[in-house]
Amino acid sequence: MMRAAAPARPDAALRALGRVRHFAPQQTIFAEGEPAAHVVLVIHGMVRSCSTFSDGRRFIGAFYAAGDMFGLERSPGYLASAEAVCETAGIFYPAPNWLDIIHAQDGLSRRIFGAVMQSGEQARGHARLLGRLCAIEKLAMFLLECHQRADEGLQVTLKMTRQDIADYLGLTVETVSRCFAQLKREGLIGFRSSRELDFLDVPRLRNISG
Amino acid sequence: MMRAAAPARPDAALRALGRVRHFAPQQTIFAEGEPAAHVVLVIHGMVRSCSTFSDGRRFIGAFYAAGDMFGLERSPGYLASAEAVCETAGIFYPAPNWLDIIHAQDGLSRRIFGAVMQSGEQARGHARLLGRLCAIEKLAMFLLECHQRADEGLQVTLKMTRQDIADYLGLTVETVSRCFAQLKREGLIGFRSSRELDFLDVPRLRNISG
DNA sequence: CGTCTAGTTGAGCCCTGTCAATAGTAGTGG
DNA sequence: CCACTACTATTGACAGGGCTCAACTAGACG
Repeated sequence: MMRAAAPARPDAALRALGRVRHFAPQQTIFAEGEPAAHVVLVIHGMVRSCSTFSDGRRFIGAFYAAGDMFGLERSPGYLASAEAVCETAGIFYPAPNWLDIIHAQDGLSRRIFGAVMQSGEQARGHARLLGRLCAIEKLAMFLLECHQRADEGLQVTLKMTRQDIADYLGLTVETVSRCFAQLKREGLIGFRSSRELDFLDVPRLRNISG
Repeated sequence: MMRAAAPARPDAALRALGRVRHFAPQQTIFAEGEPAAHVVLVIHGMVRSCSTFSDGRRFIGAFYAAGDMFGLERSPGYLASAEAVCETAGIFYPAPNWLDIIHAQDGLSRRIFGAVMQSGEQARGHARLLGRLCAIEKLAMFLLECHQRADEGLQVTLKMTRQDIADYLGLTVETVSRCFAQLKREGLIGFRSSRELDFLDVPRLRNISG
C-alpha cells in the first residue's frame, strides 16, 4: 500500500519531539515481534514492511516513502519487520500508548477507535493471506478464523455461501469446493451438511495454513 | 478479515446512542459511494463488506459478526458496500466526524491518527488488488501508485528491486519481469534503465488496472 | 577484467480457472 | 405428498496463467 504524497518536511516543532535516524540500504529498522516502542515518520528514502512465513516465503505489506508514517501497532510487538529499501532517514517518536488514548475517549469513541485499529490489523492479515498462500492454505486459514470466533467448540456453522468464501479468498467456487473435499478426504474436517462442519484435526489445519 | 470475538451485547447506555435496524439475507445495508453517515455495530447475524470491479468481479474484504463494527471511513463516502449474509441486526451510530477528532488532538497525535486511518484504507486496497487482479493488472496498478506519489511528472525511479515488487504483488520475479516487458512491448511504458521508466500512456494503464 | 547481484528470457509443468454436467436442498403450489 | 423450480454445491474435463528451473545478459564494484 503506497500512501498519497504528504509533506516530507514536518514542522520543526514536530521534529523536535522525535529523534532522527539514518539507515543504509537493506538495513533492518525493526524486526517482527520486537517491542513496538516507536512510530516512524519517513523523511526521505523508502521503507518496506515485510513478514516472512515459516517456509521462507516473504510478503511485503507496504512501501513507505517520505511523509508516510509506520510502526502503528496496538499490540506490544511489531507485527511485521521494517527494512530500508535504499538510503533512508526517519524521525522516531515514542509509540503512543493506545490504551491511554482509547480510555481517554468516551464509551462510543473508545469503541470506534479500537475498531479502527483492529480493522487495519485484519486487513493487513488478509492481504498477507491473499498474497502468499495457495488455495488449500487459504481455506485452512479461513476455517481457523471461523473456529476462533465461533465458540461452538469443534463445530462451526458457516453463514456464507461458497461464492462468498471464494470472493473473500480470491478463488473460485469450484476451487473452494475442491479444497473442502480435500480437507475432508484427509480427515481434517467432517461435514454434517455443506454449511455445518466439524474440526477433526485443528493442529494439522494450523500446520497447513502456514 | 474476521474479528476476534467481542461482547455481542453492548452496554445499554451505548445502545441508547444508536438505532437498531434489522436486515434480511442478501439485503444491502449500504452501498459503495453512498455518504458514510453511520458506523454499525453488529448485534447478531453476519455482514460482508464487498466491492465490485467494472467487469463484474466481486471481492469480499471482510466478514463482520456480532460485536464487530464496520463503516469506519475517513472519506465522505463508503469505499465498499455492506450486505447482510443472513438474518442480521445492527446498531447504527452517527459516523464520527474524523476531521473534528483529528483536529482535537495535538500535532503529533493528529498526525498519528491520520496515519492509522490511511494505513487501514491502504491495506484494504492492497487486499482487493491481491485478491482479484491478474499479474499484468497488478503491475499496472502498482506503477500507477508509484506515478501518483512520485511528482516526477511522467518519469519514475523505482527504489525497490523486482523481488520486492513481486513480494508486494504476490507474484514471482520472473512474472514481474515478463509483465514489464509486455507493458513495454505494448507501448505503455519505456525504460531508461531497469529502475527508471517513463509513462507513455497513463489512460491505458488505468484501463488495464481495472 | 573477474565477480557478484539484479534482471531478462525461454521451456515445461502444475495449480487454479473455465466450462459443463450432475446432485443436493429449500421453497412453492397443486 | 409430490412435482416443479431455483439456487447452492460438487465433480469432471480441459485450458491457460503463472510458477519452477535454468540459461543468459547487464550493470556495479573492486
